[in-house]
Amino acid sequence: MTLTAQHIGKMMAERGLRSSVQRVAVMRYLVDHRTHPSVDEIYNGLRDGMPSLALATVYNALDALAGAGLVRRLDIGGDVARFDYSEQAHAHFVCRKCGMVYDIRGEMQMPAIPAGFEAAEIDVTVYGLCKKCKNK
Amino acid sequence: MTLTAQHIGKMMAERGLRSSVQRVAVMRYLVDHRTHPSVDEIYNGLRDGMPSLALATVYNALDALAGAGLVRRLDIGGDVARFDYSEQAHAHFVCRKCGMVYDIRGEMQMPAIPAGFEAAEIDVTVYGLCKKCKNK
DNA sequence: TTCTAAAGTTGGAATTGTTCTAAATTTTGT
DNA sequence: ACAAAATTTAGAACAATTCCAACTTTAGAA
Repeated sequence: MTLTAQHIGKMMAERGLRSSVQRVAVMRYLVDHRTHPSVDEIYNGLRDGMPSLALATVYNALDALAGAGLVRRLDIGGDVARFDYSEQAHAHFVCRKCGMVYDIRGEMQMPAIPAGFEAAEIDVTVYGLCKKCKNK
Repeated sequence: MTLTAQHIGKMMAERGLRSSVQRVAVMRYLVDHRTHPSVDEIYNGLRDGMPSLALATVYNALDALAGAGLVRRLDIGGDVARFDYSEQAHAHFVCRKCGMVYDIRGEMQMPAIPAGFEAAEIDVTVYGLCKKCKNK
């Protein structure tokens, strides 16, 4: 399910985000790779087609995209940030052995927020052993 | 609600964890400070009474305690790890403005885990604006 | 289309939280 | 009290991320 550069550019414009070749490339990488890639994976994945791409640009693009709500930063521990594009909200399952991150779809309820607080986003992460690692 | 060194030592022994002056001090710090402190806060908080304490020791102690399940590492983004001692499970609310971490108690439903997977732990974090920051 | 100001990109250096290492110390079981 | 194993120390090393200044691109106006 690849989106065109135009479509992605439009998504950015709607959120008040400037477009650039690099930002579109990063966004498209996340749309096409639903594997919760790290910054380095994105960077290396894009370098083939964009040899002059700077690592700092990937960081900048991800900051901008995450700030605009087009992309999600996953804080699942480990030493690198992972990113996620997804239309619908979902939880994550992180395998403690292989580090793989799986999507868990299905509804989940927001816990009760204290009065006067304003919730913007929720993160649900389950840690454990994935099927593959358990069978060993 | 301070626990004695003996009590803490016993908790560690029950989990097969060796006791040491430093580990007990770190554990006690977390029991006494339910503010989700960072490694640096713990380190500086303990240095008064233990001038020779090494930063690496705080990291080691926290690793050991977290590994034994006596303490929790919070992956709530930001650039530092935060730690949490708590008898009962609870979610967290992280303020995007001031960075403060609040506990959210009350039941919440576990998302459905795929068949064959084994869940060990769940993290629920809500991001937004806390009461203080909202009123400004 | 051309121009201009504002914003984004580059590449490398700087920063900083965390981990590593080897020697000294402490702990546990005998 | 003894010996073996584990922990602590202090500082160096490491690696993910951020910063910086010069250069390039973008969006919008003329």
